[in-house]
Amino acid sequence: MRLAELSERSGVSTATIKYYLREGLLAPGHRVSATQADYDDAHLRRLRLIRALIQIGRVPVATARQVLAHVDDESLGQTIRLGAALWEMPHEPEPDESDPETAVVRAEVDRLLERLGWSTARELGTLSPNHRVLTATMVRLKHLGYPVDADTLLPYAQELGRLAVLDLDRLEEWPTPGEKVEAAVAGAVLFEPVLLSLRRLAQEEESARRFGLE
Amino acid sequence: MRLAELSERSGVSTATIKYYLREGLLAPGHRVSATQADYDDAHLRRLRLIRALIQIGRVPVATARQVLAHVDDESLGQTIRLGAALWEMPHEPEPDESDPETAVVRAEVDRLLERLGWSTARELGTLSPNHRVLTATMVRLKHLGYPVDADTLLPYAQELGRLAVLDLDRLEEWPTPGEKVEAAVAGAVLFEPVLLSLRRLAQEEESARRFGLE
DNA sequence: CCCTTTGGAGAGTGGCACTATCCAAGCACG
DNA sequence: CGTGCTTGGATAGTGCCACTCTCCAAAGGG
Repeated sequence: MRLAELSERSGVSTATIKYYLREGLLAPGHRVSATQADYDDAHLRRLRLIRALIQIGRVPVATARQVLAHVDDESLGQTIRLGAALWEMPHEPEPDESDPETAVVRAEVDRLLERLGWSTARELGTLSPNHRVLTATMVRLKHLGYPVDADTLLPYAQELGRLAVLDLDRLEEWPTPGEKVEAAVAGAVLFEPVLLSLRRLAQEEESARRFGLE
Repeated sequence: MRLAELSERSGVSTATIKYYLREGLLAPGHRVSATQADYDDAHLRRLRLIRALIQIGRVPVATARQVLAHVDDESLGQTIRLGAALWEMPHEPEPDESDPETAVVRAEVDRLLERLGWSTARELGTLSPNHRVLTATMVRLKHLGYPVDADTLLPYAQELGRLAVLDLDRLEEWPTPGEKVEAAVAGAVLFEPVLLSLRRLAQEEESARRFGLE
């Protein structure tokens, strides 16, 4: 299909598609002549993933490019490839090492991981952006006056551990590694809003049970 | 304290504080003379909440103003006040009613709520932004080629229901309604990243268990 | 053959959180 | 009693970034 058709089928304007091509988010079409290129379903699919990343995941274009590069990198092992793609994902709050609270909170996080028995997470430590984001956010909460400790987080983490099992089960349904990675990225971006919505719905339900609707 | 001190203690520039004053996010200080105003700890606390909303929660300034207005509105009942504040929170993807998939997905959501026995959520229906966001996001996922049905979500929702109980328990620790609402808003903005980080850590752990680190 | 479409490239737009500049009116220090 | 600084307040401007407009030469194609 040609650019115009790709645009029509994806609902993305040709100007924007050209922009993504320029930014290296989308592979160029197969050149058919000096002024013509051909796009296929893979382009359409990738385009939708790009939109999901940028519009829903609010991932900056530059970051999206890195994520997608990992998605396409077939030289990586399964777990690394998956992790590498996800680790590029938004992890804005970086811990402020000059803040004395950071060390305190970091110790609290490690204590939590120990009690959970999450040995991998402890081995990876601050290598994992997730570990750093968790620490940084807890520091922020503390400064805001809402300290969170390992005791509080433990039951949450245990619940989320159960969720992770479901996540990985779902991921394993995809046959090829490429599809697995893509599904993981899409899941990180699109499934998280689903979870947060469900959580808020659950909160509404629980709140109504306790206080009634008034 | 004066504007300069408020700025210094909060780490927010005076220019930005003036901007928040102008936008009505922050109540004006107590005027002490034509060119002097006094700020107290309440201002400092509110300022931190504003920063959390805008910087971490990425809540647009206009939305933050509405959220904070509800936080301050003491005429509302407890649950409504809490809900009203949270319902103003980011709920970007609105369902595209012209899309035939929307109706299909909406039915799927209702089926899910029925099986969960969440009667409040069903009664509120699309009145709740959370219901609409859930629907809209599921439509997006479907278009991306990752359909999610009630069967898949059911176990997730049940886990999140358990999380909601923990959430409400935590909330009840705050003595006054005002603090409860503020804690709820702060929790929505700051606790969600904590949960998502924990979920990703849990995924790393589970992934490593299944595939090893390579 | 001529009007439309194509891919490509650079400059421009719009939204939005923030910020630099001004200004007049105190305050503070010599 | 100045005089230089600071204050709160208003206005216009900045920077960022995703996107879009405009223009171009070279095909298509009816």
